[in-house]
Amino acid sequence: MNVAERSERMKQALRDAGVRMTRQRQALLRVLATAEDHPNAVELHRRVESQVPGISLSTVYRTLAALEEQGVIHRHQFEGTPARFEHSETEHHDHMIDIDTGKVVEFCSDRIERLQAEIAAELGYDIVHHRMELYVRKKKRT
Amino acid sequence: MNVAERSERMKQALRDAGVRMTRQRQALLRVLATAEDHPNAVELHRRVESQVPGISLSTVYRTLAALEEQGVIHRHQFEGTPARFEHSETEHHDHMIDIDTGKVVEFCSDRIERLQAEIAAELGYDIVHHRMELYVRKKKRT
DNA sequence: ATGGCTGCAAAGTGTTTGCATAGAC
DNA sequence: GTCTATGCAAACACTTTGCAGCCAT
Repeated sequence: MNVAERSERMKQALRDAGVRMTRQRQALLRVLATAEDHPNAVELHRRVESQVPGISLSTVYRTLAALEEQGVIHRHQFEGTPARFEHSETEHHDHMIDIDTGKVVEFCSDRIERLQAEIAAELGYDIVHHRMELYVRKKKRT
Repeated sequence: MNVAERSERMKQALRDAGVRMTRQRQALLRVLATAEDHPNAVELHRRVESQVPGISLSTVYRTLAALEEQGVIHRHQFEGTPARFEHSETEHHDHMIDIDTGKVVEFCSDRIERLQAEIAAELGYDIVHHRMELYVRKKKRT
């Protein structure tokens, strides 16, 4: 899980797509490659600002849109919160959100994915993408 | 699936909760009870206006919030669209959204639900609610 | 050099809220 | 009569956009 490598791969993917490599973008890529959580645009802006003082929030938004378009990052729209982002070098997974703490846990189930595909197929559809979120609460031990 | 009955039951649930029954609310309840689709606030406002001319959009929003709080309706936040609503007398189900047409298909899988509960339980969580959306496209026959 | 990228401010979209009045109980 | 619900307009949170100058290529 080498962060520098990951950042480099993301950069390369963009260059290949003919996207210009500005200071702002390099910094945002680095922040995204490093992030272990699921930060939103404002939080990303905050983190990038230490590397590129004065970078504007619109640039962050614009760059995020571009990165999403290139498939380099994923955008998640959880309930009642601004959009959150994560680099897409992670394996595909879904999210469990602790409604008390806001903590996000990743998980993946091949069996569920298979069932989803089956259900769609039965109705004559192909799944382009899906979204599955479990809003959960710590089991109370009684 | 009697619409009048459904509307009546929703009304009763509200009265029991001590919510005042205004013309506006009765009309909105009627529209919601009748709706076969998943209308958003603006569309609901449009439909209610024929019964209560001059009703304001804020009233629709406020009433929807109240109805949701009472558990009488559900709010769905699909990707890139305003929130959509449906009365909660339907059985629990999830949604498949045709990304080309916007059409919403309902479906339900006990097996998936069971797997979800298992996964959450393994990590020490109870599911409070979940959200599963399949963004699909008609299979092309080649 | 040129055309995409940036910062700024302004606009946009969907939704919520403060206030004075109207109307359900 | 009381107190909640309404309509209006203004505020809100998040995100996008128009524009003039900047900078990667």
